Amino acid sequence: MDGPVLSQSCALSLTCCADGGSLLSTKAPQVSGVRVQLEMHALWQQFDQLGTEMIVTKTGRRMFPTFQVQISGMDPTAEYVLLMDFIPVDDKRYRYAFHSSSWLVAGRADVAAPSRMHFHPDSPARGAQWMKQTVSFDTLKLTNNLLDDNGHMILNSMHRYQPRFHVVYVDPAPNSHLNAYRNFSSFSFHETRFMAVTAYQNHRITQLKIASNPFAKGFRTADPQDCW
Amino acid sequence: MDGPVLSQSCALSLTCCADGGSLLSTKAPQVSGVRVQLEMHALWQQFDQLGTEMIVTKTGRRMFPTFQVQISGMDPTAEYVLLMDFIPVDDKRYRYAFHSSSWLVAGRADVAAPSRMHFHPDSPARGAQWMKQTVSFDTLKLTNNLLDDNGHMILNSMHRYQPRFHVVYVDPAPNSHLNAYRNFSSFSFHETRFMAVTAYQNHRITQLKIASNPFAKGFRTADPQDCW
DNA sequence: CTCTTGACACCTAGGTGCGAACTT
DNA sequence: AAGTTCGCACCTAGGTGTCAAGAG
Repeated sequence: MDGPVLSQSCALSLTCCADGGSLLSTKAPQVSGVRVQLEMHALWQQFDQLGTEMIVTKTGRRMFPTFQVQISGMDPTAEYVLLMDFIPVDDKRYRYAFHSSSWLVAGRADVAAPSRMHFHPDSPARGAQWMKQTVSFDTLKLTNNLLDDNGHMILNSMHRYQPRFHVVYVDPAPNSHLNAYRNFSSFSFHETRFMAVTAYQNHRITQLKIASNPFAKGFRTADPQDCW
Repeated sequence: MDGPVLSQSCALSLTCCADGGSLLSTKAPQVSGVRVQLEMHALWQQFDQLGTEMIVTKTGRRMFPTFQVQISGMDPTAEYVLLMDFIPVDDKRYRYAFHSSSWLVAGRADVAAPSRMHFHPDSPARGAQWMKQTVSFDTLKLTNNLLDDNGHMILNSMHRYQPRFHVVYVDPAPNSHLNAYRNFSSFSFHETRFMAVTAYQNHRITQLKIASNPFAKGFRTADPQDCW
């Protein structure tokens, strides 16, 4: 497991567990009480049940659904940096079997793509600012270009990833780097896992994207099957 | 006169004069050396020669040309807030005489609109960040709605205004507010003055807007008179 | 009469999946 | 055969001046 696993209904209690128990005392008070709730979790779960796929392109592609969270429990006056990264779910490469409509292991993972952090563009900001409205990572883009210099997140196609969200308290104290491990808290939502692809494999994923992403409205039909 | 008057070719030397002479020593070193250069000054001057008009609407309208500046002389590591405001050029209300194609005084100014400051959305940021590229106020909007709650700049139609630009050093020292007057520097560019209007009065202004604003391309003709 | 408002056609800017062409 | 790339039509989102209608 890569960090705490959260699901829709119990997100708050489980994020609590991330720093809970005997470990609580090792975290700074500015982050120990932070709670994070995933927005659009119903949509995320709908995708997750089919096996979420995210397109990666050379120039960079947005995620859909967008990763958005509601935050509580920050120190309103303290300064925080918010960021995301993506970690491989396993060390496997996959391929899609159309005849059985399922993903099969196709060998060991390719060499790992350069690991990057995506800082939320409003960083740094005070807790009060982050908490007063949904925090959206809608400008984050995924690419399969190993040489990307636009600051996009580099992923290997046909590999599975788990998005991670990090809350970092900007400690004004001198030598605060010595306590760096105390000043951040990380959150993972199981239903946001996805397969990186250059073209959609599962036709039902395509249909759900078309049905739910406003920018794909041009591909919608009057067919009531839209909702599938 | 409302602050230093700057024109195209001597912007640097004249902004220098803003804090120049015996007053120089009264400003904090973080702002005393700041220099500001107006971008697109050739276009601004073209408008100014005709008598610039800016549309104000209930929902808010962007300025065109956009107010953009190139900054130098900041302390790269110091933190600054950048902001704009608009001050009445005089206490007069105007009307446009179509037969003579000129603006006439139409009495005393209306009651002053609520005076607001527009903070550049990237504020606060370090000097190095502000200086490394053009600072643009393209999201700033003008409105004639006295009850506006979208944070737009409220102006009276048929009144003349002078945009002002302020550089404020964020002084980390305790009780820095006691020295607040030392920590900012203001800049006015004469060629950015304009008349606020709800509809364009001078037809040549309309034509120059159509010719130079990309969003008005739909109104361009193949006529070579475009450049007038 | 002067001035303001709002619906409108026409743009810019950029996010979609499609499907043919390309690569391996 | 499997996977990637790219131009495209079709959208969202929102910035233009126009013009007819409205307000005072």
